[in-house]
Amino acid sequence: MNYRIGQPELLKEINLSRAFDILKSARILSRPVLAHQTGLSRATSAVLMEDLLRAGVAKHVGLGDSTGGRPPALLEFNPDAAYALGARMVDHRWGIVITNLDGRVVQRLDIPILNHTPEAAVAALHEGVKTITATVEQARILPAIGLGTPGLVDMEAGVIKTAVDVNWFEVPIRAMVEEQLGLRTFVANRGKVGALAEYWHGAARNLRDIIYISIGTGIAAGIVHEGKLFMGANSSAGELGHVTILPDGPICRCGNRGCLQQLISEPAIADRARARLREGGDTILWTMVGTYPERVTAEMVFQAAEQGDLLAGEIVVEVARYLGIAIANLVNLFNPELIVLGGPLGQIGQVLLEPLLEEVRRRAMAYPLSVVKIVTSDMGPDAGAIGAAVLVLQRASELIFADK
Amino acid sequence: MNYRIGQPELLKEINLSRAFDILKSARILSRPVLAHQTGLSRATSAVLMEDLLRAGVAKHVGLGDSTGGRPPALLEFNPDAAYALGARMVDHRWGIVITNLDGRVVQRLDIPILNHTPEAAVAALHEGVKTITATVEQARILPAIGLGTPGLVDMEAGVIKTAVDVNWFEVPIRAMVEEQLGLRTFVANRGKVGALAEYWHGAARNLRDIIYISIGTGIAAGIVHEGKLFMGANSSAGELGHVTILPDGPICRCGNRGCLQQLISEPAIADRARARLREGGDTILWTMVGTYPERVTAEMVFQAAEQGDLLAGEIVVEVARYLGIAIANLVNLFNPELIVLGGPLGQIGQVLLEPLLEEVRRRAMAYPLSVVKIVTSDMGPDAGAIGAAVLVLQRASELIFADK
DNA sequence: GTTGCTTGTTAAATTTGTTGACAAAGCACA
DNA sequence: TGTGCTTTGTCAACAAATTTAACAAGCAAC
Repeated sequence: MNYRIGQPELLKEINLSRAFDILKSARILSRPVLAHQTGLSRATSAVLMEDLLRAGVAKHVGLGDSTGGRPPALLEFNPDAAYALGARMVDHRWGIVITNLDGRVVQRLDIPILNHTPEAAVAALHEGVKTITATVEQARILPAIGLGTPGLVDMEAGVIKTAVDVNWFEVPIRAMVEEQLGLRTFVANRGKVGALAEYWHGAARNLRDIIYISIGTGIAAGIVHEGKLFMGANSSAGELGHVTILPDGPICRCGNRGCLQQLISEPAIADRARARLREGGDTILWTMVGTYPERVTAEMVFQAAEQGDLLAGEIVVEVARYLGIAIANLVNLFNPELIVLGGPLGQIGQVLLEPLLEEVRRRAMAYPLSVVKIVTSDMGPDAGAIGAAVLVLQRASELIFADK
Repeated sequence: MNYRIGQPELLKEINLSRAFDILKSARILSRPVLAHQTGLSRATSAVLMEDLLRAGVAKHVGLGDSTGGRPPALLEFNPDAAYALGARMVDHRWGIVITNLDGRVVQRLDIPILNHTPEAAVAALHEGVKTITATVEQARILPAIGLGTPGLVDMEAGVIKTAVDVNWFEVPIRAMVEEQLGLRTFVANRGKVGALAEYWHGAARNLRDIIYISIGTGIAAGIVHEGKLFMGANSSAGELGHVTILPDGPICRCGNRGCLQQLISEPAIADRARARLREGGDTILWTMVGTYPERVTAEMVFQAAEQGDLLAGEIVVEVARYLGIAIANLVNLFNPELIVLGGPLGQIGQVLLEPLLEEVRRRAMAYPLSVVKIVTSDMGPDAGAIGAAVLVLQRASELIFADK
């Protein structure tokens, strides 16, 4: 290993990374165009392109039209030059994907975690990664993995500080995974990887300031600001679930009152429906739960509301109202270009959107409101794992050109 | 003029800028320490230090202690090596300051603007700058000026989009000032320069993620993220005054209900005190207003509370409670290192701080709460103009080493 | 005083990128 | 078809910034 800090060497790395990004977004490029876009000379552009060609990231695809002189050789971006690994943990399972450089899923795998310990989770991940990587050309896989985990994560240290739903505290997940799998490991919590997935190739593609809200058993926001994850001082920015909506509302595990999570998470919605059922409400939810109100789920409530059920509709409107307050606050504070609703409820919650938008329009300030769009995610169930893979894709050029 | 892009040349500029920042924050430094902090070799560190010495930014101040070998030469940061110009427009006046590299005010000037046109404002600024720069050594003044202006500003373009209180729209202020004064010009919203002032040399010095909250007739937050102003998609991030605290609270001009501004701004506090007085409350506020409850001000309420007045104390606790909710939400969402309370009430509100902290501790999540400090501003009335000067100071090294 | 260690400085080597020259490859027009 | 013009691709010489290695300077400890 060479310990030279090597500032001139850094330049090459920076320029290669820029060339990579430019090629990736342009898709097809000539050497002179690359020179123009990077601001470098033709000679250097040619050198950079040679590295891109050697790595397989660029491929010759013939000649372009002449503009009165020698026609330029055209180079095309090859998104399948390398693959990225991403894994997302949810409900004691790992969803693992291999994506190409565009974030398109090449291979997927879902495996259970045998018990609730971090060790079992890492062992399962190890097994899963071995299985999934056996299905594709090994050499293409970048030697790194991105993880989307529950709880609060210190991304710098790669440590899960607290994950209440699995009862983990101070788990040095990066060290564990790096040791067992021998892969550079990047960790982020679920809200943040969701935001990355949207930013990379979902609804927020090509935008620079977006907020992704994941609504499920918990509620988390991932904030992308100027193209980068907004981390905060210790990686815990975006804890939307514990924002106070009702100062005197129901008490929350976190000690606060009236947290958003206590009002509109899946369990909270189910609880509310359950209470209404026990009061003997007249609703088609009965046809879904039989005579057992305790079987009601948030998903059922949304389905019933979509079918025009009044009682379920009332609950959905109430949810929309609370979520609308939270989103209006986000609009006023962060002034984003786009807010994406994702997670289990975000995707089935179409019936939620109309009353939600109404509430946001009522509460947010006109000027920031004028630039923001609010949409539901159109990414499938792989979104989380893809977002985790994006943690690797963000460093793709670095990893591709690291050793040579 | 030389048009070479010169990548290797850029390295020197980057390293000089880093060396400058390191010296500025360390205050006293040896060459080996600089080498260690930059990650560069001792040889390069010496070269950089030579440039710093030549520019007058560093000065020899003797030798350090030997650690078993030759004692290192110590170099001290000289904050008076260069001066920055900042101007803030308020109430048809310019407050202009010259600061040193630490943002300490060297000279101040306050001049009126003759009429309400942008042209008159620029002319007055021109006059003021000529006057104030005549009082100090001309060569030290960096050829640039920072402006804090009213309204919404497009910082990239240097254009004031809309400034309702002076009735300006689409004013290309940067172009106007650059043409007339021949100084590079940086423009920012008046509300956000306060955050910059704190970030640069107030309570938030050396921190990277801070939020400045100005509490006065209105309430605004300025957010500094990774050392840069958080602008948002159209420069309106940080509208804390219109965040919803009480979903069913009093109606606000903006159309929303329960905005923070309706609960704890100066007029809101005065209103609340007035109502209590009219109810015939027993309070020493009567000694301040005589028999005229309408004369009560927020400042009086705080003074009375500080003197132990129960009624005023109740109002302050209520204010603390609402503000605490807002701040706890900021902590959960932005995960800052520091929150500074400024503006008229921020500075006299010491009595507010204790119940405020209590409320924040009750409501914010433990992990982000563990890194955040909440303090009151200790900057004086020049804060706005200093913040404007910071727009220049942020580019100080670039300006100092530009031509040579 | 000698030995050992750290600091300061210098020269040679290394890396990266630019410049300028020139061949290659096409277009345009006679 | 041939000539002039333009753009592209490449190579050698040069420039900028940094590192490495070597050595002198300066102090501590024995």
